[in-house]
Amino acid sequence: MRKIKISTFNVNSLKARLPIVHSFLSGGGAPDILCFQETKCQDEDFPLDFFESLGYRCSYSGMKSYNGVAIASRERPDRIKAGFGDGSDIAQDRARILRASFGDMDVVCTYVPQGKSVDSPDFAYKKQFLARVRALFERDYSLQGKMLWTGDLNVIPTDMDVVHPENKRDHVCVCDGIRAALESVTSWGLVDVFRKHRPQAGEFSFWDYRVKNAFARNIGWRLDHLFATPGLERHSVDAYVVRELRAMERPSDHTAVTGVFEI
DNA sequence: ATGGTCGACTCTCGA
Repeated sequence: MRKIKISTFNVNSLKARLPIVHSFLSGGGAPDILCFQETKCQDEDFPLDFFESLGYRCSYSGMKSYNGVAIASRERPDRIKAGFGDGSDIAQDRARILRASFGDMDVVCTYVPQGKSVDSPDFAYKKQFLARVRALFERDYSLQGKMLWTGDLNVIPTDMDVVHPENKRDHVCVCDGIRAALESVTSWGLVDVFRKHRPQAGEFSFWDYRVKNAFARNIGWRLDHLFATPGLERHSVDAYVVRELRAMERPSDHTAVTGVFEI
C-alpha cells in the first residue's frame, strides 16, 4: 500500500505562477501527480527544466496565449495523449485535454471550455466537449479500472458549490443545461471524491479577481474537480482544497485541489 | 458580489 496524492491546479499562466508552483512542489503537501490547466504556454517555451530540477517529469500540450494543459509527476508516465483522438480534434482540443497512464491508473486532465454566454457558439462547443468526454470514457476506460477525471471543469455541480446560485441561473457554469451536460458524463458511474470527503458548504477552488476581497470573504466557486471511477474511488482516503496557494503573492484566481489515494 | 482584476499581448480579449 502506498499513498498517492493527485492535484489539479488552474495556474492562469504557468510562467507567472512559477514561484507558487515551486512552493507547492517542494513543500510537505507536494502531490505525486499535478495536473495543470491554463498554462498559456507554447510547447517550445515550456519550462521543463524547472520541473526536472524539482524531481518531476512533465508532459504538456499548449498553445499561444490561451488554454494549455500539463501533467507533472514524480514517476514517468507509460503513455501520454493530447486531444480526444476521436477524429474531430481541433487545435484547442489538444490544449484542453491531456491523458496520462501510470501503470494501471489513468489520469485525464481537462480544461473544459468556459462557454462565455449561453447563446454563444463557445457554449455549444462546451456542451459538445463534455459529450466527447463521455464518449472517450466509454471508448478507452472502464468503471472497474482506476481512472481519475480532473481539471477545471467550469461547471458548478450543485447549489452548494457557489455563493448565491439564485443570481446565476443563466451563467454558463451554473445553468441547468450545463449541469445536465456534466451529469451526462458523471452518470457513466463516476464519483465526486472531493465531496465524498468534504460534504460541508463553503468549499471552493476559484475566487474572482473582480470581486473585492473575494478570497478573504470566501465568495468562491467550486470549478476544479476530482471524479473517480468506482475502481479508483474505493482507494480514495482524503481530498482537500489547498488554500495556501491562493493566499500567496500574485496568486492564480484558482487554487489547487488534492485527492489522496491508498493503492 | 462578473462594473470593480489579471494575464497575454498589442490594445483588446478571455476568464
